[in-house]
Amino acid sequence: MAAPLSSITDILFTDTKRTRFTTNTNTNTATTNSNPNPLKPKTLRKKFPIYCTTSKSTPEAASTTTKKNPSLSEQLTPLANKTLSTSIGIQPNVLSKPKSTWVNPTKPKRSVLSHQRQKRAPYSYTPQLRDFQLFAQKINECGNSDDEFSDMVKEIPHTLTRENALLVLNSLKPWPKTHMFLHWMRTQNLIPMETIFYNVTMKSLRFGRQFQLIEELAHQMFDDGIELDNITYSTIISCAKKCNLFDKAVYWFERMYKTGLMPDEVTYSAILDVYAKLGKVQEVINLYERGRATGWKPDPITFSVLGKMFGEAGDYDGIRYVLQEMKSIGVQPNLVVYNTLLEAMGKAGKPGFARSLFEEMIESGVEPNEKTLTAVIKIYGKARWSRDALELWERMKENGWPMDFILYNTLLNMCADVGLVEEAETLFKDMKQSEHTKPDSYSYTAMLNIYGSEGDVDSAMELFEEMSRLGIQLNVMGCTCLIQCLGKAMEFDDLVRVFDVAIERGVKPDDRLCGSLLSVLSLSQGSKDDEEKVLSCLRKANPKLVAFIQLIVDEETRFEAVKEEFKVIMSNASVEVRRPFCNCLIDICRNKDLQERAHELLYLGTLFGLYPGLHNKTNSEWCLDVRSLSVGAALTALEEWMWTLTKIVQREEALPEFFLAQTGTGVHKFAQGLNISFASHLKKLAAPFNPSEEKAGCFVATREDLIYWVRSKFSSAAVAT
DNA sequence: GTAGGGTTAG
Repeated sequence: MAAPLSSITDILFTDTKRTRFTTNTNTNTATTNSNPNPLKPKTLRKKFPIYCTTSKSTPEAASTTTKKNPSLSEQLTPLANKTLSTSIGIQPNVLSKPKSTWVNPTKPKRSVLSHQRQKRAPYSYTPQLRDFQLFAQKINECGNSDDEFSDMVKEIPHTLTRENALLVLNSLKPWPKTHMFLHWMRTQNLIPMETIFYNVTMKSLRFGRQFQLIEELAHQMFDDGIELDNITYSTIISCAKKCNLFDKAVYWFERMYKTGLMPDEVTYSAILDVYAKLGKVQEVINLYERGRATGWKPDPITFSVLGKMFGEAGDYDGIRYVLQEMKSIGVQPNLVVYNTLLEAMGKAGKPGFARSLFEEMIESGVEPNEKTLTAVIKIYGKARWSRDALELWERMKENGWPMDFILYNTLLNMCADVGLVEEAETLFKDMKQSEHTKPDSYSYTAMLNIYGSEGDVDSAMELFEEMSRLGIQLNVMGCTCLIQCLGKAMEFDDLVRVFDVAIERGVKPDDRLCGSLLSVLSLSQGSKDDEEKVLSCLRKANPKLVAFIQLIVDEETRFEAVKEEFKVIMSNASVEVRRPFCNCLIDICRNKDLQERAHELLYLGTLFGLYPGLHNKTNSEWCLDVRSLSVGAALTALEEWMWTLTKIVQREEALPEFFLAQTGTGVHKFAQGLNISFASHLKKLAAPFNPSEEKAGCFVATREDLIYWVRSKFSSAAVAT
């Protein structure tokens, strides 16, 4: 055996002269809205200055810059100072681009992986094949107790040889049998124990996710002096990975180095995947580039690992880097690589590039499978690219490309995303008539989503009854869609019935369902009776939220109290519902003519970072972007803006040339109307904004318009008094 | 599942 190497960490630390990369692996600041830990403003005026600050930072953003302990990634960073990236200028965005690369030509870099895969010793089948197959089958069928096994194993048909031992181990399916047989072989001492026996057994144990037993076997091998090879280690590592024991995977990888065994590319890519799944992007890049620098030509599986990792990180540059690396090394992507990269493009939010990649894949002669099509359909749906989605669907049918259950449901979801009702109905019918792809709870949910968004209460309720009849579980999302639909249709009795049935059947209300009830509440204008019906549901789902509503609709409640409770409510709500919650609460207040409270809530929402980018300023243009606001919130924001602009005009402060209010046009077929309400409110305020001729969903005003409007408003006010 | 590594929904 070779002289023991130092650990991989030690190896990676050698010869470091300069840091090539910076570690800022986590540029994703999704935490902006989480854990509101608000500032305590020194003074609170009755008017809340939402637009007066140009700072983009939110209180939370300021408070979440805690320093983490140095990660392994930070420790490993220096190793990558002199690698031979073959890419032409594309680097994953986790990397900074170094200006120079230091290379010491006299000191070749120590290899981190063997370029030769471990050779497999061929073994021939036993002449007593049939007898041993029957023997293994009998063991497979007997009980799992030691006694039963002992009885069965006595019936071994011939002398145990290496070949027939392997045959039996390979034929034993349930892991306890493989495990017992190996143990039996070891204690009987009929033939010398070999690595391959352990490897085969470990593989069986991996199927059963028996990491602990695998580890015991590995220790036994050490004790008995049986060599652990690359196959042993890669099996141990992949089992640890399968059991989510990533620290164990890393431990065994390091242990391999310490015993002097060099990983081959199978083990190496297995450990790359471990680091990737741990989100340790920098380590993966370091290990990859270190391997490349020593002449390794990675195979498609490695690129699939890298592609998946960059997809999870939403790192588009990383994905391009993978494609570029493959191209320059001359590795042709296979089906799995394409599928992984397509999925990654979707996660990185690049539908256009996903489409090009998909076409490139077809052109290169790689036939798409179900996973490919699922990925692409999903991307088109999320992007609301109905034309592309429909075209692809046609091609799928024309070419007879494979369909499976997941693809069916993905198609249904896509229909919901882009608003294709009839197409969804056809698909749903197809599924019902099929043998193997019968609609399940999620297929029904997709249909409920479609009917719900369309406001087709009758069809939605018909589905609801059908689900009850067929015993298909209503899940929380289906329930949310139904509630939304019934609420919009003002069918409050059915709404309560559906809610109660759902709870009875075990649906656990989540924040989205509460948000849905909240939005229904904001719609139940006028009728105290209806309002109480919705509140009764909401009280069961989130009593604190109901208490908060009662607090804010009481005009006597002081702002400070609202602020404190607002903080509690939003902290307890999941990030994705915080803005919708705030939107609904504003709507509820406006419906009750509590305009001042609505303005307070908008202020609090802004303070807590729920409306980033609501107001954008450049030198030439100020823009109010209300696309993520509800109608009530958008109108409140508009009033607030006009008030602020009025002040600025009166103070004769600097103003840009143009003003822009952006409502969007409601790309989603089911979500339109904000621009219409907004336009009518502009009219009501007699504000000088007009629909933009160039850009739909935008209202524009010039500085002159605005100044004129302010002056005339105040001169007429003066006349009136 | 040929002793080892990579890809699908909500």
